[in-house]
Amino acid sequence: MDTPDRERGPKFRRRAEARPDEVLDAALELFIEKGFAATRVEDIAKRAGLSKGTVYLYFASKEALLEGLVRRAVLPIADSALATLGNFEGDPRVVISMVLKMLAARFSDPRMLAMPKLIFREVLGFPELAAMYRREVLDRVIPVVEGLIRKGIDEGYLRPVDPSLTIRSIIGPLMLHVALAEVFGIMPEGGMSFDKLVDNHLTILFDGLSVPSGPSA
Amino acid sequence: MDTPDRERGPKFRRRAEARPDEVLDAALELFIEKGFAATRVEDIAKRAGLSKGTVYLYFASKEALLEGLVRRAVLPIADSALATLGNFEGDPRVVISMVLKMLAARFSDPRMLAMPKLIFREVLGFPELAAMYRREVLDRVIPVVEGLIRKGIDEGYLRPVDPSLTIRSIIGPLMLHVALAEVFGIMPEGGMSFDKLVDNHLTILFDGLSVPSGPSA
Amino acid sequence: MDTPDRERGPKFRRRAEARPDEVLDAALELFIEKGFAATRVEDIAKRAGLSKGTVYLYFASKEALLEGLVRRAVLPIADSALATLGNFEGDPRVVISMVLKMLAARFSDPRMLAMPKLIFREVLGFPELAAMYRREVLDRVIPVVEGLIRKGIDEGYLRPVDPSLTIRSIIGPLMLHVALAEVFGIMPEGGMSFDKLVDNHLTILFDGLSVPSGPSA
Amino acid sequence: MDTPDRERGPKFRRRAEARPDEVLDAALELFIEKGFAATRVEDIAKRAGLSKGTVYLYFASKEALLEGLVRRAVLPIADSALATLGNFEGDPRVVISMVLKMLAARFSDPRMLAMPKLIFREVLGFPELAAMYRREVLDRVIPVVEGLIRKGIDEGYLRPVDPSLTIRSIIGPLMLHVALAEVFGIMPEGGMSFDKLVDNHLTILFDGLSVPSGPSA
DNA sequence: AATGAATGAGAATTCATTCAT
DNA sequence: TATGAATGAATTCTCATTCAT
Repeated sequence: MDTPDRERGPKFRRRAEARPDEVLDAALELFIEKGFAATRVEDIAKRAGLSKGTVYLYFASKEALLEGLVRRAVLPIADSALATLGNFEGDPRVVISMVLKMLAARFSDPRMLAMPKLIFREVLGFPELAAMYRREVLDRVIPVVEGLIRKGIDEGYLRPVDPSLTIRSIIGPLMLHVALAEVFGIMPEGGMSFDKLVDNHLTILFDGLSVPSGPSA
Repeated sequence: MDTPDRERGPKFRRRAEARPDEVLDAALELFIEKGFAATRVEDIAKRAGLSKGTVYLYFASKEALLEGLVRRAVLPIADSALATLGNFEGDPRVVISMVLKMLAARFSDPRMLAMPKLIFREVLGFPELAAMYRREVLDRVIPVVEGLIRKGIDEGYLRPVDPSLTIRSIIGPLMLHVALAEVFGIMPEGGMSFDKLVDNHLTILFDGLSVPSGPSA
Repeated sequence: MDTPDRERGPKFRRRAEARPDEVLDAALELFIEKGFAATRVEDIAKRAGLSKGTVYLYFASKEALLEGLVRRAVLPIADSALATLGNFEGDPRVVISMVLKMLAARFSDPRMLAMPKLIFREVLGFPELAAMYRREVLDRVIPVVEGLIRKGIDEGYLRPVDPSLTIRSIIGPLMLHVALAEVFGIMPEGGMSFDKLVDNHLTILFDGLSVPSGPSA
Repeated sequence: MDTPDRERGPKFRRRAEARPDEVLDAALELFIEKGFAATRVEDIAKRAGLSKGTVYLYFASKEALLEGLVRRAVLPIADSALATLGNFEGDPRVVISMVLKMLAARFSDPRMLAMPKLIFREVLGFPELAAMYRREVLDRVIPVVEGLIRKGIDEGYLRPVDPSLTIRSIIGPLMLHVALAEVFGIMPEGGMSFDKLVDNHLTILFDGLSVPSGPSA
C-alpha cells in the first residue's frame, strides 16, 4: 500500500551495483569536510546508509576509497580537456578563452571542485595519488597546451613567450581564485563571480595591465 | 673560553631558552613531510633531540604546536610585505615587479616555502588556522595591494581593471608554479627558475600575450 | 546418456544429499592447513563449492563443523580398532605386531592422519572434543590393550611390566615418528618408511636394545 | 607502617627491566590455556598487571610475543641437553637412562611442560616457529643422540638397530605419556608417576618385553 | 627542567552469522 | 534449497597525554 521499501532503514537493499558509487560519494563528502585522516570509515558508512562492514565489502581499505575516488574523477577530466583543446586551428586566444570559461563554469558547481580540493589536500600523504594524477591528467594536458601556445607564437598570434611558463600565467589566477575562496573564504562581494574573474583575467592576459598609451608609453 | 658544544647535534645542549623554537623547527619539518595527523609527537621530540615528555613542557598539545608554528610564521610575513608595499608612490608596476621578484627570491629557499605549504595542507582541518592567517596576513595585505592597483588606475598607469580580481592575475601564476613543483614534481627543465618565471609573467602581466600589432590587430 | 557432471569440480552438482559430507571434507582440509580459528567459513564454503549461507543450512555454527568432523571420524576408529584387538588368543606379540603394522599402513595415507592431527591441535580450545574422543575411543581401546598385555604376562609370554605404562612404550614411538614428520618435517631419508620404523621398533620392543650377551652380560 | 606500595594497583612501577619477562610469563600462561588465536592482548596485559599499550611498548605485535616466548625457551633447552649428552664414554645405556630420568624430572614441573605444549600446538600456524625450534633444538640434539647410539652399537653395547628410527623408540613413550595426560587427562591412578614410567620403559627398551626364556624361547 | 614508563581511548579491519530474495 | 548482501561485535594496534621520579 505504501511505497514498499523506500526509506526503510538500512537492512537489505538488493540490486547492489550502485553501492560502490554511493560509498564513494559519501567518502568524498567527508574527506572534503574533514580530511582523509580525520574521517572514520564508520562515518562514511553511516552517511552512505550502510554499516561499516559493508564498506569493506566493496573497498579493501580506507585508502582504497581514496584511490577509487581519484580514479573515478581522473579519467573524465583529461578526456574532456583534451577533447576541447584537441586539434584546434587558428587564433589560440579563442581556445584559451573557451577553456577558461569552461573551467569557470565547471568550478561554479561545488561538486566539480570537490575532487581537485581533495587531491591537493591529500596528495602529499599519498604519493601514488600524485603520480596517478600527474600521469593521467597533467602529463597529457600540459603538452597540448604548450603546443597550442607555441603554434600561436609561430603563427604570429602571440608574443614570443616561454610556453611552459606561460601556462602558469594562464591558469594560475583561476587557481588562486579558488584557493582564496575555499581555504580562506575570501571572495568578491557578490559571490565567486567566475565570469567576471575570467573576463578581467583575459583582458590582462591578452592585452596586459599597462594602459596602451598611458604613462608607460 | 668554551663554546664546546654549540651546534653539535641535538644531544648535548644546555642553556635551553631556545628549546621551544627547536621543537617548532622539528615539528615543521615533520608536518611538511607527512602531514599533521600522520606525525607523531614522539618523532618531533626525537628530531628535536628531546624526550616526548619535554615537548609537553613547552606545548600543551600537538595542536598547540601547529598554532605556535603558524603564529611564529605569520607575524613576520605580513610585516615584511606591508613594509615593502607600504606607501609607495609612482608607477605601481615598479612595486609589483619588486614584490614578485622578492617573492621569487624568498620561495627559492625551501624553508620559506614550508609554512605556506603547511598552512594550505592543514587549514581545512583547523579552521582557526585559516582564520588567523586570514586575519593576520591576508586581510592586511590584500587591501593594500588593491589600493595600489586602484591608485595605478586612477593615475593612468594601469588599464581600468577590477583591483580585487586582478590580484589573482598577479599572484596566481606564482602560486601555480609552486604547486606544480611541490605537489606533482612538475617544473621547468633547469630547475625552478623563479627568475625566468617572473620575467615571463611580468611581460604578459603588463603587456599581454597578444602581439602588439600582430594578426589580432 | 548423461552422467555429464559427476565428479566434476565443486560447481555443477545437483542431487545434494552428500552436501554435509562435502562441507566437512572442505572444513577438514582447511582446519588442518590453518587451524580452526584461522579458517574462515567463507573459505570452507568456497572449497566446498557453495556459498557461505549454504554452509549454515547444514551446520549451525563454525564450531558445529568441528564437532561434526570429530563425530564422523571417531566412531569408525574405535570400532575398527576393537574389531582387530577383539578377543584374541595366544601370543599377544602377534596382535601387537599386527596392530602396529595396521596403524603404520593407515597413517601412510595422509587423509587418515588428518583427524588425529586436527584433534591434537584444537582439543585444548574445545574441551568437549577431548572428552568425546576420550570417551568414544581411548576409554574403549586402552582397557582392551591393557587386558591383552596383562593376559600375555599371566600366560608367560611377556615380562611382568605395568600394562598401563607399557602402552606408552608400544604406541609412543609411532606417535613421535608422525609428530616429527608432520610438525617439523623431520623424517628418514627415504620418506616416512613406516615399515622400517615398525620393524625397528618391534625388535626393540620385544627383545630390547641390549645385545643378548654383549658387554652388558 | 605498612609495606609502602606493594600491591598498589597498576600505575607506575619504575625499574622496568623485568617487564618483558613478566609479559612473556603472562602470555605463556594464556597461550597454553586458550591458544594463541583465542588469547587477547588485553588479557595478557591484565594478567601481567599492565595496560594493553604497555605490552606494545615491549613487543611489536602479538606474534612477537610468541616468538619471544619460543626464543626464550629454546636456547636453554638445546644447551642443557647437549651438555648432558656431550662427549660421553662407555655404555650408552647409562646416558640414555640419565637423560630419560632428567626429562622425567623436568616434565614433572608443569612450567617446564608449558613451552613444548605451546610449540606443538601453534607450530602449524607459524612455520617460522617450527623452523626455529628445529634449527635450534632438534637439528642439534638428534645427531648427537644418533651418534651415541651408533657408537654403542659399534662398541658392542647395543643391538644393531637403525639409530635414527631408534630415537623414536627411546623418546616416543615419554611424549605419549605427556600427551595422554595433558590432552585427554589420562594418567596412571596415582598421578603422572614419571619415575615408574621411565623405569618400566627402560626395562622394555633395554631388555625387551619378551620373557628371556619364556614361551617365545 | 627532563625523562620515559604507563595509560587508554580510538580507529581500521575481520568475520561469524542473519535474512530477504 | 541456495544465495550473497549486510551487519556489528570483537580484536589488534596506535599514539596523544600524564605523571612519578
